[in-house]
Amino acid sequence: MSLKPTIPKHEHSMNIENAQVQMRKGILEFCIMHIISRGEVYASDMLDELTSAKIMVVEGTLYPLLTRLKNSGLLDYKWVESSSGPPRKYYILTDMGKQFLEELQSTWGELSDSVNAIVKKTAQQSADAQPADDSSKSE
Amino acid sequence: MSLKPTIPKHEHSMNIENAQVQMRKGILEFCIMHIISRGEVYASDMLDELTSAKIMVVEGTLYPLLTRLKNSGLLDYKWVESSSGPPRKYYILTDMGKQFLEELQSTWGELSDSVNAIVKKTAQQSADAQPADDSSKSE
DNA sequence: TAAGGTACTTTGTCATGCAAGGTACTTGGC
DNA sequence: GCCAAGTACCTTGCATGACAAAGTACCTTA
Repeated sequence: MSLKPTIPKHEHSMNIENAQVQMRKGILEFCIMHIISRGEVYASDMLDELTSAKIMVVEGTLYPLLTRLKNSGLLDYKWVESSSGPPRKYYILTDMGKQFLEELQSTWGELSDSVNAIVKKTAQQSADAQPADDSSKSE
Repeated sequence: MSLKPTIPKHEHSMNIENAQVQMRKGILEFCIMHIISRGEVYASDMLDELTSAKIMVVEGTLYPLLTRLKNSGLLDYKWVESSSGPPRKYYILTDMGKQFLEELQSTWGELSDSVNAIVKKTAQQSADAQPADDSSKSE
């Protein structure tokens, strides 16, 4: 028992990276369904688009998510031969998926509004607390 | 082996509620730190504000989150006697917490922009695909 | 047939949201 | 004093899901 001196130890503390990861969670699903809604794409296409939109995502996250969406009947796919490698799964939204996307769209809009309202309220209160500051008038 | 007929079975399927919950994750932390940044508040204050901002959160989520933030040195608190019940923990941001909040603010801004860019691109492509539609011109 | 590239899959670990139940302090009725 | 009700904070246990890393499979080129 005197061996095993260095137990890895879970810190459970918060660092900025961790928090940024958290913030991205759940948004992914919405973005992916959006991309698929534009037409048939396969996973690497999605990775490219998300990466260029600065939304980080890796294979280990994307593939299981696509599988979950497929199993829930929101996506469908077909195999397509590739001229340069193994066949690809091209995804499309099902009718259910389209409806689901619309609901996610509303959720995103509302969430975004709610968060911005909180941010705005903070800014407003800062302005109140420091009237010497040259900020625009509160309403 | 013929017994144990009804294994509870984890569906792991996606429904809209589940997705909405996912979307809210990670945003919470940002909102909570924002609220605390406005001045000393205790947990019930936060619950009220978040609820009225339509951001659902419950005690079982909030208290552990506050504890994690405290343990990470981002928050501090002091006990204050209440005239109508048990004492309350009033939270404030530490200097580290203030810096952290600024970084979260950037992350939120960028994430929000990225998502909106994806949404916009979809809208634009729909307009292209259906020129008969009376949408505004694409750029 | 071996090497390298592309694409999809699986396993294991960890973080965390949350329901439910618990602790503790205060006030008011009896 | 004792008990019920209200308020506030805390803990346990389960389910979910992000992701690193390792695995499988197909295709091309040499």
